[in-house]
Amino acid sequence: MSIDLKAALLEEYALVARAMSAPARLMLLEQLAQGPRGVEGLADKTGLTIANTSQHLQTLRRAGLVTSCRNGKSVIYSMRDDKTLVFMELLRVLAERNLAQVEKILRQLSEGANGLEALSRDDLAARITQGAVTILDIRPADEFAMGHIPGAVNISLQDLELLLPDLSPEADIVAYCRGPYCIYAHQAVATLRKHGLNARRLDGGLPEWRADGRKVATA
Amino acid sequence: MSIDLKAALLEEYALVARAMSAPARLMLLEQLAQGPRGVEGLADKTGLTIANTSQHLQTLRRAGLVTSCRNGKSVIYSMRDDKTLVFMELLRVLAERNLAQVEKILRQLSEGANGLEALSRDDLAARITQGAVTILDIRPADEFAMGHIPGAVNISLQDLELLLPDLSPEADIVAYCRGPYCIYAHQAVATLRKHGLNARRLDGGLPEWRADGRKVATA
DNA sequence: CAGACATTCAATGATACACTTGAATGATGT
DNA sequence: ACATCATTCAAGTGTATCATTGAATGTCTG
Repeated sequence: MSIDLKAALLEEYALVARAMSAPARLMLLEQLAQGPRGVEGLADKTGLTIANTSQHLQTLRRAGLVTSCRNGKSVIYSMRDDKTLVFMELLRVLAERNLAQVEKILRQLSEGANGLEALSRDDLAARITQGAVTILDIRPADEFAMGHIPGAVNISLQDLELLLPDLSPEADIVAYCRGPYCIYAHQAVATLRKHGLNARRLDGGLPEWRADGRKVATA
Repeated sequence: MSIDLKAALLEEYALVARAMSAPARLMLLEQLAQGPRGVEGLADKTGLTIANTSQHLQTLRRAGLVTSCRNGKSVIYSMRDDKTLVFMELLRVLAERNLAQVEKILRQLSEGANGLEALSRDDLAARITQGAVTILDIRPADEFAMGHIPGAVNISLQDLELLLPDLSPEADIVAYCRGPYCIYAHQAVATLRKHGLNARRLDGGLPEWRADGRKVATA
């Protein structure tokens, strides 16, 4: 009897872990960390089919990581709370700490930004009050619209090259994107530095900035 | 290309989560949280076959959650670091926070200890210095021998009834076991309270006590 | 160096999961 | 009430995982 209880408990714990054990669901969670969205929107963003997206979302809901509510015809999913974000962060730390594989991948991403550490959010906040820092938000326009760091300029990776002439080598540039799972900012910094600009990556993305309780601009 | 990198990254993160998504591996991790052990010992403790245990352990090692080193003929596995413990704790919090299922199971375990909260480790430490607290370690003798809270008395669930006559209703009793995933202490407290004794469960088990940096006695 | 032992590897069958396709549900708005 | 739309369900297929069995590996001991 108590054996059964123990097994049932472990099964429940495993359920939560299993919910995060599929890359597709991690993508969905990352997307939901940007803000609530409907099924179709999530499917577009992640490139999954609608039915598949719905199925994964239900797995996440069963694990208690996301909640859903109806809004008109569509069902809006959103992250349940910040605990999920913390869990993802810890998962990332474990993976990067433990797996040489990840380090290798990240090194490839950071080529051109050799050994430059990410700027902490505290530091960025300080520099903002001092003025004289250019903040680049490397995310799709719709995600930028749902919330961004005050004063940030929205620019896609594709259009980044167009912006290069406007940036002076003396300018202090900080780039961010969706968060730790997102590689846009990595790539943007690599591009910028390749062109001799003084660019650094922000530690964490908008969800982390928001979770810190900092001000978020909407447009 | 960058799509591939992103996919590879997510795959690595998912690998770590997947490592914790099997009840058998959670059992192994809980066991390893008590202290290092060989494959055969782990197989005995968990009831898995040797080969199966070995296979799960390699999954955990690939995810970087455990390390192994050879000692004579046998291979000793141990938890890689406290980060794994923190991750498990967070997994537990998420599961218990989110799943009504878990709450129901835990309620079944705690019947008889109605609504009595677990005693914090800080509180226990304070009471120890004041003396006048009976600490029961509800784990197998060999795990007790590998480390236990100073002053604790080792008693199995089976033998607990034999100890009842020696305990006075005025005594302040605190029971602990392997940790949050373990239900021994829950059951012990239920039994004790059913007999009118003043028993409470410690929050966390020996691994958490040790991770706090507190003194651990060995036999 | 050979035997003994603990662990790991390899192959099998059973189960579960991811993704696709097509149909069913259920709320909305005319 | 009916048509419409987004979402969900259900069935099917291919792949991955788990547990078991028996063999192979690698390390100590005589």
